[in-house]
Formats: sequence, C-alpha cells, structure tokens
Amino acid sequence: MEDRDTVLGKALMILRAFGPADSVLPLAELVRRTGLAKGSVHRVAADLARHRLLDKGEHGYRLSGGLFELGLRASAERTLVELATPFLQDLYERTHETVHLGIREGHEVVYLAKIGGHRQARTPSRTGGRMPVHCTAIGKVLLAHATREERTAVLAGPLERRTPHTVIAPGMLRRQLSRALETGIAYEREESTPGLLCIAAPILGNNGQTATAALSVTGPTGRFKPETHANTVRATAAALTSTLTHRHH
Amino acid sequence: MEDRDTVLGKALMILRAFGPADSVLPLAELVRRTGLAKGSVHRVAADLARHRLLDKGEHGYRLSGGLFELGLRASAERTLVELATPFLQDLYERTHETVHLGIREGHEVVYLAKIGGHRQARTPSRTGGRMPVHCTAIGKVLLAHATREERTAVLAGPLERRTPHTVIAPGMLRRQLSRALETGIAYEREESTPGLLCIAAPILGNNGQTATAALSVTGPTGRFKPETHANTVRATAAALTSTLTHRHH
DNA sequence: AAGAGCGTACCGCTGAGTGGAACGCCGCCG
DNA sequence: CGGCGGCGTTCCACTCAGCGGTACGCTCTT
Repeated sequence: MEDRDTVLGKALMILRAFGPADSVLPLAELVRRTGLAKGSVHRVAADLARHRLLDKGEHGYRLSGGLFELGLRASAERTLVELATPFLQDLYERTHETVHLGIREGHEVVYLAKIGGHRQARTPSRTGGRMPVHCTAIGKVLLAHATREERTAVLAGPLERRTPHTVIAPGMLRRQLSRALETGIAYEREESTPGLLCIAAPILGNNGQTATAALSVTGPTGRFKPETHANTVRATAAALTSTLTHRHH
Repeated sequence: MEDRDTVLGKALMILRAFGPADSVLPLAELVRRTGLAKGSVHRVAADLARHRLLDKGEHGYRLSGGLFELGLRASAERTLVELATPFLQDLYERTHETVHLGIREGHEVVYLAKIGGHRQARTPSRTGGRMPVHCTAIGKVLLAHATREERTAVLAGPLERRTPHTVIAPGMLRRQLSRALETGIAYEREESTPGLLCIAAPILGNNGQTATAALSVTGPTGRFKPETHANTVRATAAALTSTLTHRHH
C-alpha cells in the first residue's frame, strides 16, 4: 500500500505533486510536497525529464508534452470525447456559453472537455480538473442516476460548503436528486462558484440504467437563464446517448 | 540511453506500446512489443494499474483515466489550448469544418486540439496524435517559420510518400515553404490523406521570429475550397497571436 | 489428446535504487 | 561585510526491490 518505496510510486508522487494550478515547481518544493528524500527526488525527476514527462527549466520542473500526448491516448475517455465533440459544438453554437462534458469518479466530477468563446464566464473548472459532485449540475445529474449505495454514500459523507448557496443539507440535496431523475435535468445556482449558474443533462448507458457522462451549459448570473436551455440541453444529451448506444457493437 | 533496465523505462515502454489506434492490449502483446521479459511486464503492468495509469480488464490492459487526467495538467500545451479554444470556436462557427491546433516537434506535427461537427471530413488526425510535417498544412507553415537548420534538416531527411499527391521533391517543397512564409498561409491538397484539403496559418511568438503553433481548417474535396478561408484563417491566427503576446508576462 | 499460447506464480541473485551526508552557490540580513 | 539558510547537485556504501528464467494451470485450436 505504501508508494514511497517503489520507483514508480515515487515517480507518480512527483507527477501528482503538481496541482492543476501549478505550472513550474522547484526541486525543493517537490521534496516538501512528496516528503521524499532530496536525493531521490533529484534523481527520479531527472529520469522523468529524460523520458519527456517533465521539463527541467531554469526555475524548476514542469509537466511536459510527453505526458500530454500519452494522456490523450487513454482510450475510454478519449473516444467519448471524440464522439461527444460535435454535440458539444452544437450546444455551444446555440447558447454561446461555456459547455462542459464530465464523468463522475467517486465523490468528484472529472471534466473531460470544456469549450467556450471569448465572452465565456470565468469558471474555475479546467479540462482534466475535478469538482465535488454535490455542488455542480453535472455532479448532481450523475449522482441522481447512480446506484442507491453510491448516492447514500455521498449524502452521508461531509458535504463541503463552497459558497453561501452550496446545498449541504442531505434532505434538500436528495430532493433535488430525485427531481433530476424525473426531469432528466439538474441545476446549479452559485453552489460551487459565486456568480455562476449551470444546467446539466445525463448521457445514459446500459439502456438507461446508468449515466456514463453528462454535459452542461454554464453562464453568469444576470444574462444567463438556465431554464431557457432545458430542452436544448436535454435534446443534445439524448442525441449523444443514442449515438453512443447505436455505435455500441 | 537504454531504457530496458530501469523500472521507469520499462513502465514507459509499456505505456508507449499503446499506439493511437489500440484500445486494449493483452499481456502477451505488450511482451511482444516491448521485448521485455514476461514476468517483468506482468509485474510492472500490475503496478501501473495500481497507480491508475492502466486499467486491467478481461481482455487485457488499456490506458486509464489517471493518465488522461495527468496529461491534461501539462502546463505549456494546456494553457495554449485554453487560450486558443475561443478562437478555434470562431473558426469552426464560420466554416463548419474540422479545425486543428498543432505544434511542431522535430519532423512531426502534434495535434493539441481538434474540433468538428457532425458533417466533419473523416480525418486520420486525433488529438495528441502525430503526422509528418512535410505533408500537412500545419506542418508546412510551422516549418516555414522554423530556423534554416531545422528546415534543411527536414528537407534533407527522407520525405515519406503518403499519397500520390505527397510532395517529396525537396525543391518543390522548399518553394511551397517560402511561399508560405511570404503569405502567412500554407495548403495541403490530399498530400497526407486522399480526399482531404487543408489550409493553415501560424501563431507567432518572439515578435514574429518563431511560430509557436499553427491552426488549420480541413475539409473534403468537392465542397471545400481552402482558398476561400484564407483571410478568415489568417485573421484568426493573428488575433490569437496578439492575445498570446499581450498576455502580461 | 496433444499442442500452442495465454496469464499467473515462484524464487534466488544482484545491481539499481536508496537516502544520509557533504559541497558549492547564491541572496538575504544583521 | 561575514554569517546564515535554502537551494541544486554530487557522492557513496548498503540493501532490498526488481529481475527474469522456470514452471504451472487454464483455455482454445488442431
């Protein structure tokens, strides 16, 4: 279980020490974050650089293009993104707001794609980034379509308050989820980020038994009225769902 | 230089054994491709799975979501993609054809982003995929703006013939490159894939001294006339260029 | 039934990997 | 200034993680 004494474990500790926000980290910072011996970090980092997973610059290391390339070969999420892209485009063209594609992983949402124009709202989400399920529209639809066990697990666990509007009352959240299951739509109103509204619909698999992913439209309070796009979002999600199932051999 | 006798080297040989086309590979296939000992591959692959870089399924291994996530944190290409997205959207919305963003790496082009709609031409390119520089529009613009040394290196090296239209005559190619440098536009006419046309413009850095990336529009022979979009593509590339340079520090 | 090819398990040898220690180089501050 | 703390780098003797040949059990195909 301990990663600290295998080369691969160390390597991944180093790679994962880079938060989504960090661009370049000095050796000392890596040592601090990983808790590994300085010598080890030095050597492993150098090895990683040799293999094009890290770039060694003047001011430290950064995750490199080799990693980028490698990651984009990951098959499951990759084909999903490729098939979804045209539908995401549709959604963007109709709304001209930020469009997301995400999947659920445990108690978090992972964003697989994010597209937006020049006027897009300032969202904290990034492609490959994560967010708690309970305070995002995508998270809620996905949770609504998850198994009873997973749902109760999230509802039981601590629900982090991200903004004054974050729903942290399990009862309230449960009601929102069953509503999402009925309507095939979930909303978020400034629950993860102040000033942001969001509407999401699920992409279903296994003849509607599970939700494999979800897509959403996000916009700023004021000009953006999520309900307006309910039909568009639901229709797009349904179209993508049928494309995925029919292409399923 | 030999990767075979370091754990990290082995791990990467395994990961890179997955071609862009492969989705799931059995252990035996990995052994064949890497040339490593069966026992070693077994163990290292298991380790990689433990670290969420591989998924171990019924029929073999596949690159996993952990790798996908990790790759999307790579900073340099990531911020480029994020800043470029709105411009790529513009381009797509105006042309409704497949839009690419790519950089050059040695004698190859790496595609960082690819967006397209339902009617998109069937392109062999994939996000994170590679193509030779000499037979793609993006490759040619980038090469045109590269240093003299790099240009001659590519022109000297063997120029693979991909289709009957591939330009493999160095003189011809050189002429196309200088024309691309003058006009700020490069074309490809069925040189990498039969039935595909493409037009590309460079995104410049260092006050126009180098090309950091390039974007392109691709369409099928017949309805698609690349020259039509010359101004649009050039203008979009210029706009992105200025966004990148004006970005404070 | 016999063979080929697969994934898995075992195990003794060994050198790749380890991490503590020491070094030289800054930039900061008293 | 001179001393100090933090940095990246290098060194080195120990040792156990990793190695890979071998063997086994399974599932197909022949």
